[in-house]
Amino acid sequence: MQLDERKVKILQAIIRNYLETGEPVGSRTISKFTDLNLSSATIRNEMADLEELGYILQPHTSAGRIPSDKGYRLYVDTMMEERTREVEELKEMLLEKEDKMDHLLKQVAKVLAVNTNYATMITAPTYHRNKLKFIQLSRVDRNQLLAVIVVEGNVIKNNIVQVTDELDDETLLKLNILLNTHLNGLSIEEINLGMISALKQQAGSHSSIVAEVIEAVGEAIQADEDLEIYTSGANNIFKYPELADHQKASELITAFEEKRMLTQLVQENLADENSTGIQVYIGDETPIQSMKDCSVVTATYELEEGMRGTIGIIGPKRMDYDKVIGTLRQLQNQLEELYKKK
Amino acid sequence: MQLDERKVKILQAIIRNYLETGEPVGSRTISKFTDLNLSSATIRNEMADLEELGYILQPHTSAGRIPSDKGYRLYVDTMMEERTREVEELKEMLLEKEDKMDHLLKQVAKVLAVNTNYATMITAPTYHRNKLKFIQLSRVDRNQLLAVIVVEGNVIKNNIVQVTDELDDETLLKLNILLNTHLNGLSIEEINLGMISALKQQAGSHSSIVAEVIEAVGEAIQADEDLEIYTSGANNIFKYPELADHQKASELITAFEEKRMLTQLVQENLADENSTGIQVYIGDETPIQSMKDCSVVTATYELEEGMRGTIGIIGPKRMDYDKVIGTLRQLQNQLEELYKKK
DNA sequence: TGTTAGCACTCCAATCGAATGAGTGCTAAT
DNA sequence: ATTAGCACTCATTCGATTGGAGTGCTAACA
Repeated sequence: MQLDERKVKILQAIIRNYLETGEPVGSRTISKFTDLNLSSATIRNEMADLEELGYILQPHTSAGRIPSDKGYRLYVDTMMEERTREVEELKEMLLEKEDKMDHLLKQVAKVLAVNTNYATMITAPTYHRNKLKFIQLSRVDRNQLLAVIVVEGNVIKNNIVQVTDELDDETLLKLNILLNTHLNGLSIEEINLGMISALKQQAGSHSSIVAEVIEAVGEAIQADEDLEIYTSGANNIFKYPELADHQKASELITAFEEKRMLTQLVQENLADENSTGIQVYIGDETPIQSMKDCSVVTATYELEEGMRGTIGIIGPKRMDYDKVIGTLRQLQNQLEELYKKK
Repeated sequence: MQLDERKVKILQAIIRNYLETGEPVGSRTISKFTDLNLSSATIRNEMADLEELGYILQPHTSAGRIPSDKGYRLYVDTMMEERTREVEELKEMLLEKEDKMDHLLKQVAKVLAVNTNYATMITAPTYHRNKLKFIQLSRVDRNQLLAVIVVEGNVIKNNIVQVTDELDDETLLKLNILLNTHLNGLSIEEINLGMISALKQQAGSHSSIVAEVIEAVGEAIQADEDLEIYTSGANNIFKYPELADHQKASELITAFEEKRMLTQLVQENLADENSTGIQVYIGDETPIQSMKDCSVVTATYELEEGMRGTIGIIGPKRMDYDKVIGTLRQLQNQLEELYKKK
């Protein structure tokens, strides 16, 4: 059996309707809902075919049909019109030029959640080929040094280093120069043991400080590991009865709290170099077990070559894919534009 | 009518039992549960009295009794034995000496949530009389300066300052000296407009940079405002049927996400100078509307004079007050000890 | 041959009533 | 003052009933 145009139209109608109501949709509804001018009986025949083809399924005999994951997949892949929508609120917010990245990201997550009524997440952009840009050692206390490490993309890390021996200003300056001249512009692969021991030797009696600083540098560059993830709108899952039962809700909320679990979503997307940057995971397709009753849409944004972050939306399978993808597209552009302006 | 000793014992038994089961408790249960050797009928009479006195109430006629807020209050205030428990896991974790405060706090929140099965929150310690300790301006890029601001308690803030005019190293050094000599050790009240304009004047053509740095300093010192709050175990609310219905769960989860709402809990506690640092809010006593069906226990910890943070536990009214308060006490000590060791 | 009307059938969801049982309040006896 | 006993209340549970939405199938029709 083939999937002719009429079947596609009917499938589309079923999905559209189901997205709105969340209830299984019957033949009579489709008969009236579409402009095909077919009786419910005909629709029934077609629906039987569609079920056989695996695009829809019945929760139980004598119930209406709901889309299967395969049905959603077809819908997302081929049937969605590209729409451009205004995301006015977002635009305005971004124009305010929040200068603190984390504030901005929290805001984005929140606005997105409020706008879409789904749960959202966003990660800070991270460099993939992180390079060290600048190191500064300063004395803040008699026996405390502050190491400030700046990597490309102006990601800043602070580290307090305890020192036993006192350092005069001159030595500190020397250490600073030593570290900066040797390490700046290097990526994590380029800082090897040989270089480290050479540096230590040059630092003489202060080699332990150098060691600590280098360790801190390593942590700073390898920032991907504990990638910050901001989430918002977790409570939105209560708006969709199919997700809101205790068991599922609890698991989902847990997944949101344990942000580490969300990294799975992110990693995959960031690795994928060539794509419009938008990924849709329907039901079982998602890598996160507790989200198998959800759909997840992720978008990668790229502020500059190699510096990427991810935005994600988690909602019920009957999510308004059209709107979500549109919104994410907008957002990608906004973020990228914002960055250029700065 | 008076609250004699027997009534208190019965009330205590009712509460204990209710804490365990979460179900209304009847006279027969108490009759067997306690060592008073009274028949259920007698208990019934006493319970009627207790109800009249407002310590317990019936969800409906012919149901058992549950404690009222007033009953819990009496229990917490007078009837709880002080117990000391081991919190081994916590201890071990703290001994590992996490050097990043925010990591540590996240961990504490999490361990506490896992241990108690309630939702938890913790705020970073903040100075109340914040003083500037150290400023460092460094050039990271042709037209970008990095301002690192350290306030007492080693809270570090970074700020990127855009500059149009280029600065040579010497000027930068002068600016650093200028800022440090004039501002170090000052609190926010002490940095007034007069001082600012004097500084600007001394900075000459670079007055705009000074202005930006000072603004950043202001933000850094006034950190209380956007007080970081870490939460964990929000999913625990699903473990208590009385909190897990859609409406309430949704509101609670929202409150946890919107951490701003939680600050209400914190502020009050931090302000209160004299107390063991532990506060119990039962039901309507809490300042947060959406938690009116919960109890909240907060503890203040103090790392050094004036530098305080808050730990909080949010659970059902039938929370195990005894254990929770014990655990929080332990934790206060651990945190304070940890700090001294460093 | 594709479409449609009609009908029997299925099954969920809601409704109702009876039975159950935990728990109470009250009274009378101890 | 305490207790046994009894009538009463009310949430909960269970089964039976019903209504209705929706299907599948068949026969008629264009």
